Amino acid sequence: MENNLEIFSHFEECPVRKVLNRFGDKWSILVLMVLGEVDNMRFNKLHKTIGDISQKMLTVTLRTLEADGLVKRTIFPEIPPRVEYEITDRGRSLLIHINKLVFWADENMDAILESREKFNA
Amino acid sequence: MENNLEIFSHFEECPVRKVLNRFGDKWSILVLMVLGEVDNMRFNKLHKTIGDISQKMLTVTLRTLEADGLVKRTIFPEIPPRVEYEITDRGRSLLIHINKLVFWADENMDAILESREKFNA
DNA sequence: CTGTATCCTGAATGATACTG
DNA sequence: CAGTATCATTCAGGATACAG
Repeated sequence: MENNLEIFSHFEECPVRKVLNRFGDKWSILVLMVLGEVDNMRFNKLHKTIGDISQKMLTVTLRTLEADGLVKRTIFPEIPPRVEYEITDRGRSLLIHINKLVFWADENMDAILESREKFNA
Repeated sequence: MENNLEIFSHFEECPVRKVLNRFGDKWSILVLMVLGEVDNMRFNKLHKTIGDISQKMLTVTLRTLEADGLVKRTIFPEIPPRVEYEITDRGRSLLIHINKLVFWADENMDAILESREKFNA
């Protein structure tokens, strides 16, 4: 039962760390979830929907999601420019698991907060 | 379809952000996963298993997990002291979803990396 | 409108020394 | 062994200005 423990210490290969490193940032999951709620969304709408993300981080986050094939970016060569983002199938397949995690959190956050207060009392 | 979008901008209440804030740190999930692989584990064993976590962060992470009721801490009043950590049922219920996420990552990381290289080429 | 380019800050984390 | 206390560091992210 203990033999597979060493994978956790292999910083480069450890799959857990890969996920955490990739999606543990502040905005990736949130952006993905917003895009999961709509057919597509323009840059500015995303910006306003999330509210407190900076323009820079929205760009960075979207670029990374696009690079990873989780989001598709479509430029319409108009003036002023229009750019639409939509989640890909791969993105949706990830979102399924994310949603379950969020659902779990919804169900358990109250109990967790209660535990925490008791602990700090 | 677009009416529920505003929850994402409600920084305080947004469930997604709560999860991300709580578990988006560097070590919580990893520690939980290690404890999910064993019946229980002592502090030093955890330290060695993970390898590159500092003593301080291991303590902080374990305390937070304990406060949230995801990990149970048992002190054996011996000399030298022995402290054992074990995952709780609540912790396990979370771990189920984490594991699915990691499984997804295992299945998709290659494709993601391939996408990323194409994108950066 | 959809970005880029800089500079800058703070919070999370690490390093180190010390202790019951 | 299992921590705590301090100080140092880093880098993700924000603010701002500018541009096609």
